[in-house]
Amino acid sequence: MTVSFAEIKASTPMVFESGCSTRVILDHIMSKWGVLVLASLSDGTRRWGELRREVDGISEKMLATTLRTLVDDGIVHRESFPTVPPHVEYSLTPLGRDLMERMLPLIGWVAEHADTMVARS
Amino acid sequence: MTVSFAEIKASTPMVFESGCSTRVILDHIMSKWGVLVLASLSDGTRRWGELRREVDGISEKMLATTLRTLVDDGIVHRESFPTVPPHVEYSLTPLGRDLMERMLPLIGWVAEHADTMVARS
DNA sequence: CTGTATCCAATTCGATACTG
DNA sequence: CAGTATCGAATTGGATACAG
Repeated sequence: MTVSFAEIKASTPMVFESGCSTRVILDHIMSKWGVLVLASLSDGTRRWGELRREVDGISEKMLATTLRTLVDDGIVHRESFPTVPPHVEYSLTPLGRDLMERMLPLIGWVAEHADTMVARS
Repeated sequence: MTVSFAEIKASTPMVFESGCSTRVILDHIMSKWGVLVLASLSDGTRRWGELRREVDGISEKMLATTLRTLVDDGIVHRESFPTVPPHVEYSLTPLGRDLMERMLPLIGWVAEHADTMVARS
């Protein structure tokens, strides 16, 4: 049973309106770096430096911005340990794990088909 | 059965590399306007003007760019009828329908939870 | 109706340097 | 180690005008 977009719009009519909450959250989690950070975290807790290395090509600025946004949205949990040197861990919240259950099949599909699709152009 | 990101990476090791095909396609379909255009098309064939109205806030330039990209990727089919005035129809290809089967649950989830999430910040 | 072309504004982004 | 601050480059994006 697949839900149609028409049904989604019917239940939440504002979904398509510019600036609505759905659009805002969509932008956060579907952003260039948001997807990749979330994907990495879906495999388990990560430290700042691990994310920096694992998400190939991300700058410190973008990692910081992306993480702060996702933490504010309640998707990512940030836990800092008052040690010297500092130790900070990032992980998915229950909400974030729920989200990634829907996102991973999509990422998997893209990983499977991307080569064929790019070859076309 | 949910696939883990680790498994996805294992089967397609380049998934996380900057500039790889997966990243390119991910950027196309997860882009600000790409998601919305695809969502609209998932409900059926649309003409240029219909998309322009239905995707609230999109400019002609961005609609043109987004559509061309998705057509090139083989996700969207473009059919133009040689009439005066011109008549052009856009629809999902089989590949596109396959993709949207994975994307719609995600969009639905976001539509459901977005209000709570934004309220937090 | 379905676009394209151009120009300009806004935003994103990366590199670098620096701090607790 | 885990960030922040700043700056300039690059990209995106919108408005407008116009063409087939």
